Amino acid sequence: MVDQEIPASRGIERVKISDVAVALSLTKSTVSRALNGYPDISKSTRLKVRNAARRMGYVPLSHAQAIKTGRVRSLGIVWRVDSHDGHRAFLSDFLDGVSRAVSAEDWSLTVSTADSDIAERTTLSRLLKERKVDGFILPRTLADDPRVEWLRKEEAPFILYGRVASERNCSWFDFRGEDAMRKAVARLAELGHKRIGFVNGDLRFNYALLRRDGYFRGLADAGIDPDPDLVLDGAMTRESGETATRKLLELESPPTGIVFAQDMAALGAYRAAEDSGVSIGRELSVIGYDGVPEGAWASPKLSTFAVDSRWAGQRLAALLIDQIRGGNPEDLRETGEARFLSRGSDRPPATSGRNLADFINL
Amino acid sequence: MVDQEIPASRGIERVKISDVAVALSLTKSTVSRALNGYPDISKSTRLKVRNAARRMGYVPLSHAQAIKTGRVRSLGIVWRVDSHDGHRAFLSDFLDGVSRAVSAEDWSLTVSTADSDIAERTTLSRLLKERKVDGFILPRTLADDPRVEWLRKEEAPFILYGRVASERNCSWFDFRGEDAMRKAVARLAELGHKRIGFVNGDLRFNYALLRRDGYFRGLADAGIDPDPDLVLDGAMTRESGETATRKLLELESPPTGIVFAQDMAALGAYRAAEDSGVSIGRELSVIGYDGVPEGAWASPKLSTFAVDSRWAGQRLAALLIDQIRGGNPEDLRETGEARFLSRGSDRPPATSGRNLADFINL
DNA sequence: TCGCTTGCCGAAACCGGTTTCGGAAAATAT
DNA sequence: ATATTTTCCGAAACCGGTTTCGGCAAGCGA
Repeated sequence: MVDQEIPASRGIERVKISDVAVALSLTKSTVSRALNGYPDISKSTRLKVRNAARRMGYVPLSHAQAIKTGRVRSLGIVWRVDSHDGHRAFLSDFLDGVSRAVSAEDWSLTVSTADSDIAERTTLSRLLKERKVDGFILPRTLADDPRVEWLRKEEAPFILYGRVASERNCSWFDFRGEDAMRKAVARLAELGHKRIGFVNGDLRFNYALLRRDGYFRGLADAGIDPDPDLVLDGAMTRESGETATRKLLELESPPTGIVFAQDMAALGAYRAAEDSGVSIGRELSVIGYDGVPEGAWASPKLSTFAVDSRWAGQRLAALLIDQIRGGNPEDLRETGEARFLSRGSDRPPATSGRNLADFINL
Repeated sequence: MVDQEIPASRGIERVKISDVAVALSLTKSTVSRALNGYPDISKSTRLKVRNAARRMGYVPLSHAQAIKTGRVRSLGIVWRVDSHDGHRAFLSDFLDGVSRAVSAEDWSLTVSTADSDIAERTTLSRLLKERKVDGFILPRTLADDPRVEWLRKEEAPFILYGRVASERNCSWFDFRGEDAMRKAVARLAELGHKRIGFVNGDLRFNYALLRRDGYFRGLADAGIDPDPDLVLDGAMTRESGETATRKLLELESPPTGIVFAQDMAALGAYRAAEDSGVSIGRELSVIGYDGVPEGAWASPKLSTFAVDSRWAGQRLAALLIDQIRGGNPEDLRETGEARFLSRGSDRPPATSGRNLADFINL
């Protein structure tokens, strides 16, 4: 009486495939094949089934499908939170891009974080073993990335955000940062700079190697001899960018312009410059890379090569889904171009003898 | 010959529960119950099974479990990307917190983005219908949040990041922003400020209502009569914070201190102040809320009430998992305290007649 | 010693889909 | 008209787990 069993009514009962089947006097196998577009179902019944399914609000349980198909229709990302590089600022846009592409195919996105290599490996392994995902998007590609070999061994589909040396059997999307660096140098050279410094990120990352090449090619294009004193690396934060800039400014013959592989480091230059009494734009030109929003709030605004993280996420997800569906990994590679935003931090050098009119026109 | 069928060897065959069973000369039902801690399995066989499972590297497929249990061991978050409030900066930390709590229980996290109310609703619905998740974490709680009623109707577990008016049957985690605002006012009053402004966020969000209350309580505590001219709302970005500050500074009797409900708005004040020729700290005190990293790079550094987003994510996930496991939603509520970071932007008013020594000691 | 729990495990059903296989009816060829 | 193919769908197995049910053996009390 009192303990009367409530029929666990979980609200309105979910409509399952057999409900659709009986409503149409068909078997569930027919309904399944109709919904999945099998060719051995007549056009008329296919339409009937699809209409009925929509009317009745039938949506297959993804895990019930997965048990037979082996696919959960889900991509995985393990996001590194141990290094505070500028990429954190783009997480929102990046995930938005991935989410869009993934939703468009009725897939989903599983996100996890890791603060070390082993934590990342553990998480990748767990997601794979439990089969929570069908494949991975790998951010922060290293020059020689151990994840690549491991995932190959596990036969798990993956795609890199960034390129990698060992190209075999790999998909990727990347922005051509090397082109941007080359253009940045060209830009400064064009403005009249002769001593152009370069503050790079951590050389373990492949993009740092690429961007360094771009810098040197830019110098070569402009006919400027490279000076090793003007090249530093390992600066991915404001703090380290500030330190690097300070070092460059303390040289006997300091650069009049600096190209930064990352905006956050470039923003660190602002404080270093302020402390040294040199004004950004006027006495020291700065060009960054990334397009972080804070750049627009520095004064002068930071000139930079902006990257479209949303687009990156979108392409990575789309390419990975293609791969999981059977596409050849090596055909699934794309690159994109960073867009130059000329704002206030790149100008002719103070010593160039140009006059005010030049500033305005540039 | 040529077309010889490759046995689709997907590498090393996955070890499944039946493999463990035959290895131990048991049935898979026994293995299953042993692994899941059923009481009708003897301690000795439970240990034997668990050891064998670990040795053999057996990990159950989550979707195979889900088909019978109805649980996929996954939480969902739909992240709004249409409003550029300061919360974007915390996404990385927030997700890290959620991910940690979720991984600790061997669950996972499904993330999606939405740029409108209907997109959000559509996504929630899809994730729920396909049963990609067992419950939702809802960020950005509105004062009267339609998601609450809808999810109740769908009988889907959820937890709010933020509190809500209609409390019935709801779990939440939130920081007590109202306490912070109250303390911020107290702090400025203590420093000698008499005219203290308040720049709030969008009043559709519940936190804005709470923080407004906190502001007024702070004034009451200090015995200061509230002046409606000093209270503005709708400022969640640098731009709008700048505009709001400009308005306040243009008053006949402008405030000497302003409390901001969000750091990003407070940072906008810096530019407004610069343009108006007043110096932050010296002539205009500013206290923010959130603890965005950029605050440490403003000059003077922004004094603010910092929120631990990682902790929020961690608690939200843990509480939601408890709820899904049968916990009573109304017992699963927690709040946290924002931590005051006294940096450079709050000082005695220039007109207060205090001397330099005061500045140093404060 | 007998009857009755209790502890412990096997057998089998079940979850909600997908996929294979085979066969009846219809269409086409002979 | 018969043989043969094609079209289309039903029956049933299957995916890899979980859970219910029942029964054997050991333990217990009388």
